[in-house]
Amino acid sequence: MLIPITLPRTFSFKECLWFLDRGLDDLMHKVIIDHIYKACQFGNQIIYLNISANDSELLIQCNSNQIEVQKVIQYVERWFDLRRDLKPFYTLLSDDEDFAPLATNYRSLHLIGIPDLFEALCWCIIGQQINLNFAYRIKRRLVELYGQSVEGAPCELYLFPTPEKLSEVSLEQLKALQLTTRKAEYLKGLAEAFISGIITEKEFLKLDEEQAKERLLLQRGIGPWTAHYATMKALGGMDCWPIGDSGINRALLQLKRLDAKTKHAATRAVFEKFKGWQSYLCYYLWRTQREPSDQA
DNA sequence: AACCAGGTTATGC
DNA sequence: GCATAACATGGT
Repeated sequence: MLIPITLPRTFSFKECLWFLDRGLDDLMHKVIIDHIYKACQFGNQIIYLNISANDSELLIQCNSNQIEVQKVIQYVERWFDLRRDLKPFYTLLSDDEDFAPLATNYRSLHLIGIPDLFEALCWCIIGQQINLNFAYRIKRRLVELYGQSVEGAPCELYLFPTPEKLSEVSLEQLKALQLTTRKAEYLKGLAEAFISGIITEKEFLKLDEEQAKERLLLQRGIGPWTAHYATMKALGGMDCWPIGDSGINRALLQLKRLDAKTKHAATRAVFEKFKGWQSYLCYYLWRTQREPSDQA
């Protein structure tokens, strides 16, 4: 089944391809010659999407005919933040001399999310305080071992392990992936929280983003950085900026030549001006840190 | 070889 | 409340 979506004028599929194909393969999606493949689950049906684009449309090929078209469209719209009008953001960027180039360099780059709260939170815990390549390696092993692979796809595609699955995995097995003891415990605890319904994606999607962050913070293993990151990537929060994030710090040091001493206050001051678009500022700052030449 | 990685919790003052 | 240590391993 082919589902075409008319694209907003300001949407760059090219930026999507670039972002999703940075050499940081976690088996959750694949980019092959301008096509994005991704596994996803609707009800108990597991399918994969093959997404490409022409000048005016996003083309979603779906390997099942018995799928609700609206669900697929909503999923993709959420993943790519497709319906966002970025004009106000570009106005804000242009008002700042140092940031103005971002609006032109990454024109029509929409915030690509992680359309699964459990995955997003696990990913944060895995990635806490280690370098990205290492973090991806751990995630990939986790997915390979405990995620469900999708049949019939033209490439290796997995669903992220379910909370139920991870709760059955022993601490030792998790530690064998080179997670610290504590991170292994956090993951188990998080899985339990999802199973018992303390955290559910459905409920958290309805929350105001500040409430969502507040409630995420109650969970062991989730600190401010993770609460912001996951709210941004999985819940569509627009004012998330993981405070103290090393990527943001690096980007701001470069762009604004911040004094390392007053960094924190200066960062706060910068973000103050972007209320309503703080997530996007953060995302674009990260984008500056991943130029093609930086790729691993 | 020290120091930093897309941090968080536990502990001590 | 705030500073500091511990966590475990990889990259530079």
